[in-house]
Amino acid sequence: MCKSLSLRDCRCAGNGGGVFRADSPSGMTREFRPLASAGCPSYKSGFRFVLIRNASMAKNIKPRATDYAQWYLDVIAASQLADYSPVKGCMVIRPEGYAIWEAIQRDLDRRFKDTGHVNAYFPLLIPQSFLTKEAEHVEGFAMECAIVTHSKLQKGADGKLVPAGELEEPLIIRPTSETIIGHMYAQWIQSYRDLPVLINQWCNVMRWEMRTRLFLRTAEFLWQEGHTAHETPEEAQEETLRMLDVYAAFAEESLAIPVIKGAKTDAEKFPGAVTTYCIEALMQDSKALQAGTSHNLGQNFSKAFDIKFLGRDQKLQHAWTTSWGVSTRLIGAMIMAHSDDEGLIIPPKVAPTVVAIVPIFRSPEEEAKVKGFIETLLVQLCGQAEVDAAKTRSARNGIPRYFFDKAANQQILVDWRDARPGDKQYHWEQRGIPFRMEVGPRDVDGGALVLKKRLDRSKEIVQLTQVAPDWLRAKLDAVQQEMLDKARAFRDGNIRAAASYDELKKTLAEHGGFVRCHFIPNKEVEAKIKDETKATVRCIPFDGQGVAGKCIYTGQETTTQVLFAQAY
RNA sequence: CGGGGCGUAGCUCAGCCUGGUUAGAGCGCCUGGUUUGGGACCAGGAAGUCGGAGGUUCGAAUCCUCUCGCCCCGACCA
Repeated sequence: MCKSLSLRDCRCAGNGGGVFRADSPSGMTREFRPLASAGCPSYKSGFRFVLIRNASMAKNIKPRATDYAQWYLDVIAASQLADYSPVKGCMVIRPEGYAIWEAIQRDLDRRFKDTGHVNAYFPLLIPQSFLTKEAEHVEGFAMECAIVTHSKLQKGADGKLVPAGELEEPLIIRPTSETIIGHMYAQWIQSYRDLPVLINQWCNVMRWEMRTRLFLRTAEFLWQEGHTAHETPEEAQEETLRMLDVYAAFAEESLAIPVIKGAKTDAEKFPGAVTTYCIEALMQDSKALQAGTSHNLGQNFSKAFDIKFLGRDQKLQHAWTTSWGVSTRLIGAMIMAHSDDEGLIIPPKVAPTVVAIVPIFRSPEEEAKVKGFIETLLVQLCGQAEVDAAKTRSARNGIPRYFFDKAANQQILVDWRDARPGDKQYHWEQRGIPFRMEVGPRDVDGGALVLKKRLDRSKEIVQLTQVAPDWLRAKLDAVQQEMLDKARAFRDGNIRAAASYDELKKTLAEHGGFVRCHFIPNKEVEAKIKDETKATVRCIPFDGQGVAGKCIYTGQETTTQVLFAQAY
């Protein structure tokens, strides 16, 4: 294939190792190398290139290099994770996206139970007065609360419905539940024998954000919030850090997103917390994303809500509380950490579908042949009982699905739709399914199948005799590990040191990513730096403290090192 | 909330400047046929209160006013 063309019609996006990437007007990115010898009839300008490969064949996804923000939205649209709602700032989480949230919930909930927590549910509506009890808390959330002021609609003079039945006290829709939970804990906790209280809730919250972005920042979002009360400050601190560790382990093991654990500066901490800890992740565009937070609330909320208990010393004292949460934002993190120009890539541990089987046949005879082979394949992977059970299930979109792991809700599907195999390949590739299996007459004859790996788009021929649950599990685990390694290498390659403020500015401007430096946290200084660089202190990382150095801003001696980055 | 851009079929958009039959195209969707190992082709078909409201006009997708929404940038934030 000697396709040569003029780059006149393309915008050259970069050049590395003699390979040119170009964005064509149709939004497709292609890679070219210069053509050495002339003689092609379509010669137009002084340059000619040979098409090496289409770096992006995705018709409906803008390449990351062209427009990262649009790429993110295109990936969500193409993989049908979410859709816009008629209400500004809200999103509809579609089945494909919700299944990922369910996988996150299932995994995290197990980890919460393993650390002794129980689930409960507190209501959506909170008396407005509750919010005002903790001074910093009001200040932090007052600006983004949705308020319920009326209890009904009535027909007005012009026949149109108008709000009526004004409430005596307005209710706010929870932006978080510290206040109402504090109120309840005050009633439930009387004695040190009632402690610790270790409750979590899975729910929705609402923060009336100015600017929203699917998954990353929506007005309403789903999350979990853990709220605990303890007898001593040491226990509370231990709990705060324990849950931060749970989040970090979850992010790395299940989402394959390496994170940096650390503390927030006072400027960045949760309104009402004594100390906020966080896990920070790095996205492919070199911007940081806070993926989870854990707060030591000290006695701030127990004093505001009067959570008192009679201690072992017979004295009445305030409890020590914590709270911690992660949200559907994690899905945004997952997308931005792993996906590519072809579309979504889901880490196997949270993938609702782990394999998509694409049958290939021309005639009814070939179809029967391929069908029999696929059934054998499915029996080997999912068991005879599951294959039989699947026959009695309704198949969504006419696509039968088989449980590979029922407890983890992981399925294998067979795409029998009346479409061309190529279409099906792109279809499942865009949706980030970890593996695809291609089964055609040639494969059946050879007792094999073609296994295609989403992560690197590689393919290999696998003998049917090799195929077994453990084999697939090992394949999935290997991909999971590879994704984590890849993300970690990217993250590590994007942590740079700066010894001066000028160096910080330069590094942020040239590379983005995390910049580590000695710094004495200070609200005014941080605001100024943010103003000048758009970067904030993401955290005071646990690793690497205690080494003396000079604060990049004030020049004063300090042993505190922080990570700066532009963030979502 | 400030600045910029955009709202016409499910999606991407043309038409608007200069108002005038029945509002178009590509993709997608449906039907039939030929096809099928990385995005097929032919034929036929369904689909739009031109974001909404008001105004100007004999007549508005087109001009004017207001309004709503989306995207990008800033301030705010998990």
